[in-house]
Amino acid sequence: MSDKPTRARAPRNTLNPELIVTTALALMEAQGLEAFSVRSLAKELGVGPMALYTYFRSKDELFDAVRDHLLGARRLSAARGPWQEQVRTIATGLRQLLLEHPCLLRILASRPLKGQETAAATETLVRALREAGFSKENAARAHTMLFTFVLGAALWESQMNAEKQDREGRRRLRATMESLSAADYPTVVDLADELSRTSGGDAQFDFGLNALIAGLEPLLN
Amino acid sequence: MSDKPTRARAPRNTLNPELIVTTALALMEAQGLEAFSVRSLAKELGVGPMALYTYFRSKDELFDAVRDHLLGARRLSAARGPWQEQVRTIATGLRQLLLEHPCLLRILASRPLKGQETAAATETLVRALREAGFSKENAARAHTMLFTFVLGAALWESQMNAEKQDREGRRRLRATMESLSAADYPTVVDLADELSRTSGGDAQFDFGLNALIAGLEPLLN
DNA sequence: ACCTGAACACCGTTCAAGT
DNA sequence: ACCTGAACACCGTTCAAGT
Repeated sequence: MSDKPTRARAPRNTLNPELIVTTALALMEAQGLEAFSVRSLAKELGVGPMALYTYFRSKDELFDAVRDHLLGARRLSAARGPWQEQVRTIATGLRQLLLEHPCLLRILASRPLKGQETAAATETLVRALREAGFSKENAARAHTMLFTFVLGAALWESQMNAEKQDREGRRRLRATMESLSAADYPTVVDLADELSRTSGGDAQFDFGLNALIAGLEPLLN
Repeated sequence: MSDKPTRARAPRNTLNPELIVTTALALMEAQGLEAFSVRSLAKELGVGPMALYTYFRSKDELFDAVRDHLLGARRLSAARGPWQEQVRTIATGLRQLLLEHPCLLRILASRPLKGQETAAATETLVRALREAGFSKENAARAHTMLFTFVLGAALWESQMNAEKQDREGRRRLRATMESLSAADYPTVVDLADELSRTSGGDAQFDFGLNALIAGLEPLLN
């Protein structure tokens, strides 16, 4: 008679940090970071919402754990070689990781990094720069510039791709371009196609990365 | 006798788009974008939450309006001059705007831009590049690279600055650096000071911007 | 046209309590 | 130690209704 939709009490040790993190990640990938909630995660795991607080003190701490999980899973450091190659390998790898996991991108874009999560990649990159002859200061600056460039490029690409996913978004983008007056913005109108193509893609990323690397080379003299 | 805390009915035309947008902006600046809510905005304006839906179809549309308001308020385009100067002026101006308005930064980092909001700045920049001799394709790519670089750099800087605001955040950052094993990450440990200084600041931004500009110059031959 | 309250279907998190 | 339900103080938005 008691067909009240009440869950059976979950047995002890149903949960553990890994299970929570991987399930959270799966939910985030499936429905987007904004749709993710502690309560939906608890439901997916078959426990009450408060069960999770034994393992994580807050939702933010859970985000950090998901981020560290993703950053730790992939080796971003590269084989030895000229510094330009090391830069290219690490930057490309990071971009790939971020595009494969939009939720990681959004977490990085909303919370600070403490540093140890990416220490291996930083070590490879910064060592390559130092061995190539960059000063301590320039090596550190180049490293951070690289990172912020990849972050911004991937963030923009991911956002614009999402907008282009549905036909309504594509319509909005096209409508905006067509609404621009050729009298006020002649060059923008002339470059409409080219500008729209630069909102993402490997070619755009490589263009930026190459310019950045080329711009660092003079610092070696 | 009816001292129930009930608001007087707001007179007609208490609201208008500008008032809503500027009040929303003030709230976002005061308490942060994440703390901002439609309900808190309504309370601040002395109306019921639903009154706002006469002017904006959703919270997202309100975000877009705040973004457009901020982008429209500042002239980002520059006086004529060599393309390197134009690039520098526009990039620096955009960074400044983003750092002054962290909520604008967060909106840009979470929603796509349609384009007309920044058309004036884009026009100036892209025209300068075309007149300097860049191809259509390269001018467009350079423009977007610049934009994504500024976005990433400002986003990171703003986030790390926030973390450094409270002593707890500073402690976390320091603790992480000190926890890194010098055996595993010798170069990172050696560059700890330099790396920590690159998390923001004018010098770091100029370093990146200069490298970027220098990296574009070879494309003119 | 412009503003209203009530209601719906959610949130994250605190607290005291069960096992 | 690990999981629970109830409760608190919120959300954004729909709906039908007032003026």
